[in-house]
Amino acid sequence: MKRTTIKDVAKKLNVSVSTVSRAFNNKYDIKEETKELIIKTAKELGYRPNPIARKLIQQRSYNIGIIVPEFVNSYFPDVIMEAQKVLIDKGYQVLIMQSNDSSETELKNLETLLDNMVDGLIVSLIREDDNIEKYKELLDDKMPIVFFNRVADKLDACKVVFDDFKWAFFATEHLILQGYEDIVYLSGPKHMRLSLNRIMGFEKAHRKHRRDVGKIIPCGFSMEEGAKAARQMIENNQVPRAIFAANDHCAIGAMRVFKEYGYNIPKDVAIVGFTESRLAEHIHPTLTTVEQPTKDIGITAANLLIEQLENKGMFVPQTIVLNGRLNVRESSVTH
Amino acid sequence: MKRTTIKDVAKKLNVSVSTVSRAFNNKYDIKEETKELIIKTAKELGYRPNPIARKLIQQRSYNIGIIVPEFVNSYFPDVIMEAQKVLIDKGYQVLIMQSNDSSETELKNLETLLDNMVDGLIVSLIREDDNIEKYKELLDDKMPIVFFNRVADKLDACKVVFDDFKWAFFATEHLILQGYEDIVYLSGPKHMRLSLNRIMGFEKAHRKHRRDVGKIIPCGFSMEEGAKAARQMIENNQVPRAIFAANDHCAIGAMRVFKEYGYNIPKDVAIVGFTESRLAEHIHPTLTTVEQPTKDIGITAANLLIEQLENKGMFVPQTIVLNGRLNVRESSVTH
DNA sequence: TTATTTACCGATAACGTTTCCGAAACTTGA
DNA sequence: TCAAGTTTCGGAAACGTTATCGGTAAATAA
Repeated sequence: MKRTTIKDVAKKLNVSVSTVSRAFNNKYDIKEETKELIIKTAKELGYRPNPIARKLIQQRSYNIGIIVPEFVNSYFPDVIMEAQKVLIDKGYQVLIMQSNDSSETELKNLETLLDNMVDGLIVSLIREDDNIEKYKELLDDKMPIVFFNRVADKLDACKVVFDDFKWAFFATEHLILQGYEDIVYLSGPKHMRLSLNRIMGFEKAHRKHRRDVGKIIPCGFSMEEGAKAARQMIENNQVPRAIFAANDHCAIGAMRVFKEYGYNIPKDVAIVGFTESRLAEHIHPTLTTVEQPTKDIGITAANLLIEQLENKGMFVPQTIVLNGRLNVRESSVTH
Repeated sequence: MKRTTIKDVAKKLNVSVSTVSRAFNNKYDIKEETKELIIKTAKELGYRPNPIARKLIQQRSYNIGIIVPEFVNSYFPDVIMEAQKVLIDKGYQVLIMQSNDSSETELKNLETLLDNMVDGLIVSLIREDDNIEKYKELLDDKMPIVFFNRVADKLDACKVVFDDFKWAFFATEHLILQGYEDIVYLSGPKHMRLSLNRIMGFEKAHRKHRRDVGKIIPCGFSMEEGAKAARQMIENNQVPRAIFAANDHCAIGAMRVFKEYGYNIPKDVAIVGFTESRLAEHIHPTLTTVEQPTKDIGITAANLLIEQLENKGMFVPQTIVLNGRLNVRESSVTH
C-alpha cells in the first residue's frame, strides 16, 4: 500500500507534476478547467500532498512549539487547546511540552523543539531569568516567539498577559468593601512578574481605602503550600479576617485546613482565589475568584504568532493585556 | 543565518557527505577516528541533521498522534505526558489532539493526524462504535495503533486497559464490608465497555456477599451530572446509604449537593469515587477512591506502540491489563 | 610474491514536493 | 497578417538527507 504521489496524478492525466502542484496551491497560472479536473482525479486516487516533501522544499517545518510550566491546573491545558485550534486551522502542527516546573527541563524542551525545527514558539516561563540568554539568542535570530502568563521584562518580544495588577486590586477591594480588616495575601513566588504585579494591586487597594497594607506571605500555587500557610497562621495564632490567595488551588488548600480547625468560612475567615479553576464552583463554600480569559489568551497568542510568521522581519513586538472577571461567591460574602 | 547542512561539514573536512552521514548514524563502515573528528567539527559548526530531510528519504514521519476525549480530568494529561516522554526519547514527535467528547471531532482529529503522516497512534475512543470502520481500515493497512482506557471490543488491536471489573468489585466490597446496605452505583455511559465492566464488578461484589444488587443509575463523568443525580435522589426521597460513583468529579458533584441539603458524609451517605483525581485528598470529607496507574498506562501504551513500529508486520496485538489501588479515606468510613 | 578478503570511503540516485525559466498556444491590436 | 502580449503548461533544478554500489588501499591468507 504505497501512498499515491503527485507523479501518479500527473501520469494519470498526462500532465506535468508542476501543473498538479499548481492545482493544489491555487496558483494563478493554471486554467480553471484543468485545475478542477486535477483536484477531482486526485481525490479519486486518494492523493494527499506529502507535507514532509513540502516542508523540505519550502524550508519551513510548519511546526509550532508550545512550552508550559505544568499541566496540574486547568489553566494551561485550556489556553493550549485554544491556541492549537487556531494554529491547526492555519496548517501548523503543534508540539506541546511541559517543563515540570523545572528550568532545566524547560531548556531541554526548548532544545528538542529546535531539533524539530519549529517555525515559532509559544512560551510560558518557569523563571524570568533562568534561560533568558537562550531566548535572547533566538529572538536575535528572528525566531518568532510569543510569551504568555509568565513573561520576562528583559525580553523584547510579543507578550500576552493578564492584567494581574488590576484584578488583584479589584479582588482586594472587594474584600475591603465587604468590611474585612486585616487581609493577608498569600503571594506566588516573588521571582515572577505576575506575583509582583498582584502585590502592587493588593497594596494599591489598601492605599485607596486608607488602610494599612496587609501582610504578604510568600506561598506557592499548590494546595499543599496553601494548606501549609494556613497551618502556620493557626499555630502562630495569627489568623486574619480575610485571605487573598495566589490561585485557587492555594486558596482551597488553605480553606481545607481552616475548616478542619473549626473555622467558619467566610464568617471567621473570608477567602478569595485567583485564576478560576473548575473547582471554585464545586467546593463548599463556593470560592470567590478572579477568572482569567483562558480562551482569549490562547487565541491571541496564536494569532500574534501567525502574524509574526507571516510578516517575518518587519514586525514590532507588542504586548497585549487581557481582561478578566471577578466571580463573587460564598467564600467572601457575609451578609 | 542559514542552517548549516551536512554539505558544510563535509566541505570543511574534505570528506564526502556520505561519510558525514555515516558518522551520525553509527554505521559500521567508518573509522572510529574520522567519526569522532566529524562529530567534533560538526558540533563546532553547530550542525544538526535536518529531521525533515531524513523523514523524506526514510519514508517515515517519526510522528505519533495521540487522541483523547478530553482534558478536563487530570487523567488524560497525566498519561499523555508519560507517553510523550517515552516517545520523545526514542526520537518521535508527539501530536496531541482532544476530541472534546465528540465523535465527529475525533474523526477530524484522525484526519489531520493522517495528513501529517503519523507513523502510529495512541487513542482513547469517544464511543466504541462511532468511528470503528475508519479504525478498521487503518488497522488493515498495518497502521500501528494502541488503544487505552476507552477501547472497542470489536477492534483487534493493542490495548492498555485498567481492570475496571476488579476494582469496581473491590470498591463495592469495601462499602459492603463497612456495613452499608442499599448501595447505588452512579454509572458512566452505557456505551462504554469500562462502564459495563464496572457494573459487573459492582454486581459481583453483591452476589459474593449475598445481597440484592443495588440500583444502577446512568450518569456522566462531570460534576454537574453527579450533582443532578444527587438532587434527583433527594427529590424522590430515595437517598441510599452509600454511593459508588463513575469517577471523582461525579462523586464530588453529588457530595456537594448532599452536603447542601444537610446530609452528613459518610454518616448519612457514604461515597466512593473512581480514578483518583487531585481533589480527592483536598475536599471535605476526603474522598475514598480507586487510583489508576496513569503513569504506567502512558508508559505501557508508548512502549507497545514502539514495539509495533519496530517489528512492523509480524506483531500480534495484545491487551495489557493494569492494576490499581483503593485509597480509603473519610468519605466511606464511619467508625 | 600473489590472490583474496576486509576496512573505509566517494559518487550518485533517490524521496516528493515547489519554484524558476522558458516555450508553446492563444489572444489582441493595428 | 504580423508583432506583441497573455495565458497555460512542461522541464529541470533544488531542498538535505540516506542508501546503494563500486572502488581503492590496507590487511590477511596462500
